[in-house]
Amino acid sequence: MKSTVHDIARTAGVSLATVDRVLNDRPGVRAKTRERVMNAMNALGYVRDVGAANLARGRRYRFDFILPDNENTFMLSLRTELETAIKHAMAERVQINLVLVPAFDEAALVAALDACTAHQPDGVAFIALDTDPVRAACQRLTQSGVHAVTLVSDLGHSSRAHYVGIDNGAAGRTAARLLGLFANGTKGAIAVLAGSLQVRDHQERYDGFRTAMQVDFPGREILPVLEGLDEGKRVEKLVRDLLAHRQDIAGIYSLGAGNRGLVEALAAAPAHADRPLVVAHERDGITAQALRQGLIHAILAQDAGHEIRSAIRVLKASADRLAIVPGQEHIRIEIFLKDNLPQSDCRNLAETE
Amino acid sequence: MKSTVHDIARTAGVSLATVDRVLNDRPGVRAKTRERVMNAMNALGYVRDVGAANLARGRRYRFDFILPDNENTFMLSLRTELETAIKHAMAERVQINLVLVPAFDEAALVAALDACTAHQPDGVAFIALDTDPVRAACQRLTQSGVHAVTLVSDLGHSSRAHYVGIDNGAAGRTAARLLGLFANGTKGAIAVLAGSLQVRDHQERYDGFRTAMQVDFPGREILPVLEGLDEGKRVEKLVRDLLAHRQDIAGIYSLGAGNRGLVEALAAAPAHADRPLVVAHERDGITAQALRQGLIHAILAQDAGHEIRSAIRVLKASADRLAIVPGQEHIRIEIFLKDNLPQSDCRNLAETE
DNA sequence: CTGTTAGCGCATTCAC
DNA sequence: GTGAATGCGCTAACAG
Repeated sequence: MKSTVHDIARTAGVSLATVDRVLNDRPGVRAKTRERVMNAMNALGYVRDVGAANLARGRRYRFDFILPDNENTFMLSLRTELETAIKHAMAERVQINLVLVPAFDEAALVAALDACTAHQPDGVAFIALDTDPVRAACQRLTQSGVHAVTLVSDLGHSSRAHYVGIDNGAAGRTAARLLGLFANGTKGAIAVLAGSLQVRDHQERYDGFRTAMQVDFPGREILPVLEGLDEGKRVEKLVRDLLAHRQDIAGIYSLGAGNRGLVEALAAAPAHADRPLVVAHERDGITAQALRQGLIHAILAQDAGHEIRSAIRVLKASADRLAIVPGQEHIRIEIFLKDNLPQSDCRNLAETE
Repeated sequence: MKSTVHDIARTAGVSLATVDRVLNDRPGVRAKTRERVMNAMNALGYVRDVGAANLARGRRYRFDFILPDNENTFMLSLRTELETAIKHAMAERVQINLVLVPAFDEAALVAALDACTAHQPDGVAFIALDTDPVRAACQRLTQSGVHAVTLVSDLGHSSRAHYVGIDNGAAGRTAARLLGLFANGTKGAIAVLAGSLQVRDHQERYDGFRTAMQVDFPGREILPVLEGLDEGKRVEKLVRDLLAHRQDIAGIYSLGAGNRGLVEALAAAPAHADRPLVVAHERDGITAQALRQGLIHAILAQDAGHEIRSAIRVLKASADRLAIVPGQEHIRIEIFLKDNLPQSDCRNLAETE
């Protein structure tokens, strides 16, 4: 039950060093000897003490996290969760370096990745822009021996070891079903609001949404996408215009940020009219309150804390060449209705977009 | 950044032993000296290496998990996840003992808790039956110095340190809103299917459901609860009878187990009729497939793996008198539609109830 | 190829 | 009150 390397060495009739060699399969052990040690190991049901091993090894994990300097609530909460994680991580011998880059700036992201390649940490987590230069930079990084994971937005056909984030296509399809079912019995059209279809997450959500809508709720008109560039002001104008020009909007799917504008436009709409059914992304002070007030009817979200912690665990596992627990690292699409909103999110009231 | 007890001892001009005394606030240090050490500590930004500490201390966590010997999929997956966790936990010096007790057997649960009190592990996790004898047994356990957490079903007004599970009231309310919105535009009645209202989770879900339904969708008729005792056969008969006698069932909320029966009854119903909208609890092979086929329209679920891992983390934190990360330990109510069902759940096809 | 030895960072006897 | 010494389970130089 509680056997140590000493026990193995003794029952196998070898020395500690030899046990260590087979344990970390290093060269320099005769096949015969190796086998003897192996037998002793599972005879005693040995499980190595990782803590002691890391202590002796003096191992220190160094990870770089590249995040955009965006000021929207989601990115902010990602940064907040990272700060928290950094503190906890220190006690577990992992050191995390936060690198901020301008948002949506391909050159900056490539430069940051190349800087990591030079810096040679044990691992890197980054929010990808899905372009070839980024793919190439990622390739350089991993080929130099650094483990890389993508966060929130993936990099297709790349050398990243893992993607930490939700399935955006599924999110779009889920939104379609929610809206389709909620709008059951109504006749109006559905409007879609995105930041920009140039961004991969948004594109994937939109594709999923449109496809599912067409398949499962045929006959429901989907209006052309409105691109609000994730800016509250712009989004507000778009929605105001929309609601002013068309009286028959049955539902709205807001798949990007800038929900402040959406909510304000909805609130300004005449109360006696049938309000459109609204599904939006990301839970923050604004969307949560709108959900409570009935301006929004469902929120799809991803848990920033979970994503950060998962990224660290995955990076650590990669560094140690250990397997991960798939169930633990699956990032769920969270669905919030008025009723399952955590009571405790009055804290997040300091939001921007 | 990487200061050790030695550094502190040196800069404070004391010995290791003294540093250790203030670190674990033990007696035998003059206030003056203690202060000097404290100053040195935060001057150097010291963070103690928990791994090394545990190694030196030879600390071993021993936890007991008391689970019912139920054969339904949820309990089974809870056990499976526990087995997995046990393996991983061993490497981190925690030893977990699984204790199976007959389901819904108050005397057995009390006996198991008392056995734990005698056995004196570091912590105990158990699925509570919400009764006074259980409360008293829990009291005895915690008063003997063992940390206790409830799992899945809570014990009201008790001495447990933490509840690891979903908010069942919120789950019920969420189901109400889903069904209410989905059934928008229809006129029929809503049927509710429970295992037994004697069980606390079920009672809470039902209360939440009924209240939310009455408030948010007034005028919608809710039929009296049908109690299927979580047995597939019984549930099937209840639903068959229901659908045969009433043509106007707009929705069904199945808040307990035995969903196999529900699904079979639904599948047997004439396809040309308007199918009722169905919300059920717990994701398993049966409910997932029914969701795909459109017999069920939403599943509310709790993640057994998350619950097990959370329980272990919380128990460990209690044993070390450490704080937990609230966000990490919040068990979410998961909502699955056809579209966000993990592709990978064909594995769970071996289900019973 | 294999064994000896000296720590990693900390907790814990024991002397002083 | 305080300090010096020993060892937890493991790894990593070194010797042989």
